[in-house]
Amino acid sequence: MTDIDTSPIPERKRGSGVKVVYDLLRDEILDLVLPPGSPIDEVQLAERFKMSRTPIREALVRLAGEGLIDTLPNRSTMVANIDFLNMHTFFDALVLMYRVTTKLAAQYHRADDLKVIRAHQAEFAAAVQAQDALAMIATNASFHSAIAEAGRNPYFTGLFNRLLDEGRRMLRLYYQSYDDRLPQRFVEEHDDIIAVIARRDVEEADRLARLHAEQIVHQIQKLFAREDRLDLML
Amino acid sequence: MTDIDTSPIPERKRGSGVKVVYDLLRDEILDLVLPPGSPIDEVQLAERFKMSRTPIREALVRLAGEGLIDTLPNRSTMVANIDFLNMHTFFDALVLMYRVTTKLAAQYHRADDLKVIRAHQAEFAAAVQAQDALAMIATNASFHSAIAEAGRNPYFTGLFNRLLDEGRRMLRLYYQSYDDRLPQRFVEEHDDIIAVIARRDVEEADRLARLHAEQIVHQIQKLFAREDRLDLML
DNA sequence: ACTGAAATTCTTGTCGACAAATAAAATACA
DNA sequence: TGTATTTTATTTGTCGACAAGAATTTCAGT
Repeated sequence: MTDIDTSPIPERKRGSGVKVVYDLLRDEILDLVLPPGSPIDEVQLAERFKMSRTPIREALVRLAGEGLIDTLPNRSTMVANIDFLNMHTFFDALVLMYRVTTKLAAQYHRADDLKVIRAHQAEFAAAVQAQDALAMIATNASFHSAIAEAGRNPYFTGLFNRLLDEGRRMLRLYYQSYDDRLPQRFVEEHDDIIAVIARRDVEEADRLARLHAEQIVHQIQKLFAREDRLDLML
Repeated sequence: MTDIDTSPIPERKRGSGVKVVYDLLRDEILDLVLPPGSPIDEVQLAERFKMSRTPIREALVRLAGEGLIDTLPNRSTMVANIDFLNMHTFFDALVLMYRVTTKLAAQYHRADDLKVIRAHQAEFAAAVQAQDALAMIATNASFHSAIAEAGRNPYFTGLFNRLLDEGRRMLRLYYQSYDDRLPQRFVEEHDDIIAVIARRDVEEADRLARLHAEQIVHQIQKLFAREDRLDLML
């Protein structure tokens, strides 16, 4: 009698369920594989991940807590929409967090932090070189997130990462128009920022971060302004 | 045959379960009814609220998302500890959010907002008058939260409310030593802040908020320094 | 054909049960 | 007596089932 494979399916380890679902859904939401407004069906997800609805639901509760999905009680749940009307609040918060985290990095970073930051910057530069807009968006976020980590303030890194996630979603909507000459400028600005952090020049870190942030915000606004005009025509 | 009460227990409405548990646990954690480090038992809570473990768990996932409880996978879950070692990161964030939210309130508030803010200030003043330290802590948080709301930036209000919650927890630990003459000074500072917001003086709002915040931080640090010395003696 | 009520289908919130993982207790052994 | 190992007990993660609401469809009456 031949041995029959008693567990043909990878058979997830106990306790990993919610994390798997959470991580994957999160990625799909941020990458717009699940665009804003997409309905989320619990049973469908349960079938897809081959598990019961219980861990699925817990993952959804987490995502809702981070504002990535909206849940109407007793009704449907869907991917959170992007609030274009109050976008300025997003920009305000983003610019401030750019500044604060960069300043704190200049104050509190250690030698190892710089290595990590430079590695991310290399990846960003490579993405620009390759004219890969999607990679630019992702690596840019990682770069600034690494700077924030070096600042070692969990309250700021928490908010900042959320903002970067939201920004990633917004930029994905428009990444087609991202292939102009500006990115090269961002690479240089990144290098300058690394330099001021390394030499612990807090005031200059604030100034450069602010300029860089406003640069990016301006860029995004330009993209949206273009699209807004399109909206008016429809 | 007499009618038998078919539903003697209030019989919660469907869908309200998690909210009830979440709200109550949250209050108990912030009021230190459940002090930091307290173990949280799912089945015990299930019995207490007379519901199954499923809604309890979803409430716990939410609380974990907000950092109010810590969950070790496959092991116990307990009320989050207060991180005294990195307290300065908390103060940094708190001061900045005081400033930012007050500034934004000066810019974007509407007439109705001022009414709400003044109402909270009245409650705070009453608490000071009554020398009710617990009420002071709560109403002070509400006051500043109301100001933040008037600033209308959900990213900032989100972080700020979290910080205020954490501060509420920390202060509860020491509220005994809160009955000196300083609170009256806070009342006056609050009045000044309301005034600058009303006249939309953004720069002055920033300045006053900063002074006020540093005042409070200094006060808290003094309390903790006293207690630290005690810790060393034990 | 159109409006409103009744019935049906679908989805969600909750439940009780079970098994894996861990902690605690009991036992064996040096 | 102290340490290692097995046994038991406790607690967590997951499951399948069921019932309440909401959405949809069916049907009746004008």
